[in-house]
Amino acid sequence: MSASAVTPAPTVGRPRAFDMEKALQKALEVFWRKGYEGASLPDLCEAMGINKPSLYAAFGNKEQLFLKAIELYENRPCAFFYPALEHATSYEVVKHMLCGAASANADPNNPPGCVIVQGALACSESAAFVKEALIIKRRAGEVALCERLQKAKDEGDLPADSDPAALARYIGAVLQGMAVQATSGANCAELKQVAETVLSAWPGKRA
Amino acid sequence: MSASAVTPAPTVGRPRAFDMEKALQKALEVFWRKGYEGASLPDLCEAMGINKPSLYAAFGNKEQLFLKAIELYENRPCAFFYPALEHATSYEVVKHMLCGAASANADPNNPPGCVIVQGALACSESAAFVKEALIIKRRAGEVALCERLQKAKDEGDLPADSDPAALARYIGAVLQGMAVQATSGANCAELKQVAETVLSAWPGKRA
DNA sequence: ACTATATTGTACCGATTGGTAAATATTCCT
DNA sequence: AGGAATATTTACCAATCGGTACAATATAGT
Repeated sequence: MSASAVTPAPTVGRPRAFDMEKALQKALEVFWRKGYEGASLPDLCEAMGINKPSLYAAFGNKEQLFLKAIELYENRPCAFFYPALEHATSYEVVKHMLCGAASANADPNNPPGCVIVQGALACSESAAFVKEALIIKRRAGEVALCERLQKAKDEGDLPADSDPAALARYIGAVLQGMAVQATSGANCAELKQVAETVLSAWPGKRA
Repeated sequence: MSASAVTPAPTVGRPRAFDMEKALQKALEVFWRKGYEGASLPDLCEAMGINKPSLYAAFGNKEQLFLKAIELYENRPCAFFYPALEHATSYEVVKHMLCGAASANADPNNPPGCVIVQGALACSESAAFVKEALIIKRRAGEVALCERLQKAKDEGDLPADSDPAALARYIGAVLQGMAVQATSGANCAELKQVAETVLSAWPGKRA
């Protein structure tokens, strides 16, 4: 919601010896690669360079750490998604989403795929809350895209008989499928081919 | 490879008190819903109606049980995939794959999604072998589809400038995305809309 | 009835899980 | 200099993880 987003920043007491955002970044990488359940506390602590009590003092618990990491993910590696909605035509919107996803999912500097897809897809009951949180985030993206496509339809960009909800679900499925492809080893060029295949048949007007 | 597929069937000793295939079916459901790592031995034993020593005696260990369960999955719930390749046109092939996936992924009698997609997507090192096995299975499907689409291209069903490998990867991504959508709660009708969206733009000749 | 073979249930194993108590260390404020 | 407040380290906790030893039980063949 607000500015520094991570801590109220205490003015008294022993100062924190690590950078919370850098540590969160490291935690994100672990969750990204191993999923919520596959990431153990020792895994996280080692990557973050801190001990468990520091982790708990700073982030609450594993679940809250994950949710914070997802927040960071949405603001950094996945930052292409919502801005893509601002483009002038549905074709440009979808193009930026798919190409952004291709770059992000197969970025050699990050784990493959998308943590919002693979962070907690099939898991035990103890991860139910996290799983639900990711489902909600995926749906939110789809709803936002749907609204943008509805606008495109209203503007005559998309044909009058098109179904924005179905198109948004279709693009959502392709994006999620690209994440799975990336975890299977697909590289950026291969994912861009998928994007291009979708775009070549897109029913909206070209840029 | 061969007939009874599960055990050499002993002729002496105390007879097994449970049906191996039924137990495997139950194990599959647990792995399907919770993933390889999220499914605990007690989870599996309770669903299978047996104790741990029986499980280990009959199936080896958790990893081998999972692989056996996947085998069963490919022969039952996912049995639509390879037969779909036999249809006369690429359009029919893809149609049967996508519609079969829509039905299978959102079948109310089974867990949502596809165990080959979500069984071990992001997990710890201890599941690396299983994860790799699933990657190989996903790729095998994609390769088979690619070969079928190459044949379609050779036959003039698909245009001369089409790229069978890219199309197969695209369909693979959609199939995997449909599995993610199903685990997020999408029903069969919604998944069929995704299938229909793909089919309406398919570059091959109609049936 | 007896033996060989295989499955069963119980009870256990060491390792790892997420999480914490308590003591120590470092800072700011008076 | 002396609190007050916070962070750090070490050591620990109960619960659960995958896996197994062992004794009891059930069958087929002799």
